[in-house]
Amino acid sequence: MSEEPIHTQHRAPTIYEVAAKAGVSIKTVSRVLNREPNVRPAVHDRVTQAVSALGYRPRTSARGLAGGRSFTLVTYLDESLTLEHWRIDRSNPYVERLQFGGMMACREAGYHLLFELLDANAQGAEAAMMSTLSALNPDGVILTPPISDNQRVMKLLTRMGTPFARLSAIKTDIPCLSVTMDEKAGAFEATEHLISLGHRRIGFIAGTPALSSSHAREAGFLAALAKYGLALEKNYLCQGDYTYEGGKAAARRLLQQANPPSAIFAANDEMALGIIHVASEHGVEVPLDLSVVGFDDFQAARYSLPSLTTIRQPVGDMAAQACKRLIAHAAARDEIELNQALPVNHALLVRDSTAPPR
Amino acid sequence: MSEEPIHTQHRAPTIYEVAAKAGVSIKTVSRVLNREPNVRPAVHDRVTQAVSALGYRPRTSARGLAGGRSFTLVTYLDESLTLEHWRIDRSNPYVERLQFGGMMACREAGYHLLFELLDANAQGAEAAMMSTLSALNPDGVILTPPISDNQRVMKLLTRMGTPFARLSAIKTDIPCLSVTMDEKAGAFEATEHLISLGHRRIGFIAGTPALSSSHAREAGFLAALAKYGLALEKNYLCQGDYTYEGGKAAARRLLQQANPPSAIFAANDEMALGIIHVASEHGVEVPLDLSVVGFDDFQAARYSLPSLTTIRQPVGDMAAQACKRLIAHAAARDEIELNQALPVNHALLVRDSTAPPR
DNA sequence: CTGAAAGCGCTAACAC
DNA sequence: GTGTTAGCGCTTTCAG
Repeated sequence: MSEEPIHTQHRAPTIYEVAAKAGVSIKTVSRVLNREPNVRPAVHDRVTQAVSALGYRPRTSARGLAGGRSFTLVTYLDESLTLEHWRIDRSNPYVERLQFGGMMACREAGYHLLFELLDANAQGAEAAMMSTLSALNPDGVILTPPISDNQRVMKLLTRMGTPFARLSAIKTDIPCLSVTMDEKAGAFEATEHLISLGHRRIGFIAGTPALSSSHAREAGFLAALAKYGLALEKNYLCQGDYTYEGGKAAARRLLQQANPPSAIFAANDEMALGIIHVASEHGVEVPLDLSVVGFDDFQAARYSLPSLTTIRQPVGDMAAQACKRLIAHAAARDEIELNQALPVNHALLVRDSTAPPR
Repeated sequence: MSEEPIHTQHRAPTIYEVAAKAGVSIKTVSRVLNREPNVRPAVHDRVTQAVSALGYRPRTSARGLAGGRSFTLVTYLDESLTLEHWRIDRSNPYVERLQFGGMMACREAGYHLLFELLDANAQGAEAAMMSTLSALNPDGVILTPPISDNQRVMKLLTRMGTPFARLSAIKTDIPCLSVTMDEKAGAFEATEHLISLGHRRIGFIAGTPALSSSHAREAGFLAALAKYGLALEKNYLCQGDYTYEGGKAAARRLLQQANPPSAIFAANDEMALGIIHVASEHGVEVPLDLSVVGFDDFQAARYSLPSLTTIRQPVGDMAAQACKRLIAHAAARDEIELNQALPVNHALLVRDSTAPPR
């Protein structure tokens, strides 16, 4: 090591250096940094200049320790679901969109989004949560399915006084923020689209029963059939599991019947892609011989051949909204009401996998 | 608020409470927590028990402040690339795998992985980095392409003394950790596979020129042609941009030629999927009329029809390795050597998009 | 409007 | 082996 490095900036500046440079106390710097009132414009400017001249940024850990705010939001992901996704290297568009939508919202506010895996049904779930909560002391928590429907988790968070938002969850009495699209309505529209095309024999492939979305989507499907006076053919309702392979298996069951459906609505896109592949194996042409509708609008839905008609769930926007609310709540010291259900718009995207029946 | 909540645990315990319960000083608790030596087994046990009885976890921010370790790793993502991905809602398998591989490695060590967007070529890039570095004080940084090839960024990190790992980057003299597969060899094998199938007229679609991987893959392609004495037909080398649409455009140019190739190697999977779709439009059957090879093995490569032959780049493993090294380095107080290139294995995955020429 | 002092919960030097 | 004493860099009282 040479005695005189060319540019020994090295250590990041502290609030003391800023205060010295601006000729004020550290408290005044702190006031400016946190947009507190009671600082004369002239002083404010001097501080601002010192800050940018020094390239100063308050240390997150120091702020966290002193102020009780960590500038951090934690997202809980279902552990087994996530590990399984990872193990078989499935795409995870829900998490991907959540990650980016949330990151962008946090970024604007100087926040950071962390991800934690949680097995909410395990023995030690509470302890595991307490553990990460006390280590990270997040200003808010985002719950994803199926954790977003877990009562124990919500109660613990309530008891701890940690604000939280539930994504894609069903109704509850526990006061908190909920950001959820109307899954049933989406499924209804998807089915209605098929019916309006002239389909009468419509099959449905359900998703993972542990996820509330699957039930909501099935309910929407059935509601649409009922509204248009269509009977649900025997064996047209298949159990799936939201995976590509599960979709293929269900599609085989559906298509091998004596009187197969002319259209199938899958509770998510991945299964819908499975249907298309099975159809191809069976020499069934999509959409001429069989119409297929998915749900979620995951990215591969557009790459598929034919591209997939589907319902778009705006997970990125949902996450961004949740983050913004949680951050505003933390900034306002709990004075902003969090207990509400934020409206989320979905959309039917008609692409090439649906057409009138032959 | 009632005077007597049922269960007022609320505040997370501190090291003082653990120390009191175990009948030792806080320093001893700290020793146990940090696996430092000089603690008698009996004392160690008492502390451990107190810790788990109280459900204690040290506050990350307090440790960060006092110890200078933040237990945090920061990943820099290229800002424009990421925003563009997000804007057009492309899938981002590189980031997705990076995220999970990294997260799992960090999780084991009690670390957290944060993501930051950085425009490394912008005027204020240094300031922006300094800003996040001083705010977060990360124990290590992970650089992704194309930032991982940016000299300014590497120099700044070196000057700041922040350990960093470069992913999928080309060689450099700056001492640091590098985790990179042999892209050229991968491309060579992909091309060789086509040649061994009997193809002689092979086209190539390059990726985004700003990414070094594109050049390496092109070099591998050309090397394979050279080794087997195949001439590169005129107009068989197309510029692409690593996107699905770009792949389609390039594929059209390739297939509309008087003497089109019997096989095309695309520098990534997304473009390869574009080729398959264009072929279908043109009535060209894959793989009978045209073989297609991709690169990366992103998840949709398996959902495509036909499924895609490709080269797998194990980004998740690469990220995990980088995180582990960086964490070990931080834990060992810089005594572990970081300056090396970690070997990464790739693999040719032969699926349904390649076959002998007609 | 501004500043001085007192911690936040932990680790780092040093004593013992 | 173990405890004591200082801070780390900030926010929060509470004076002026």
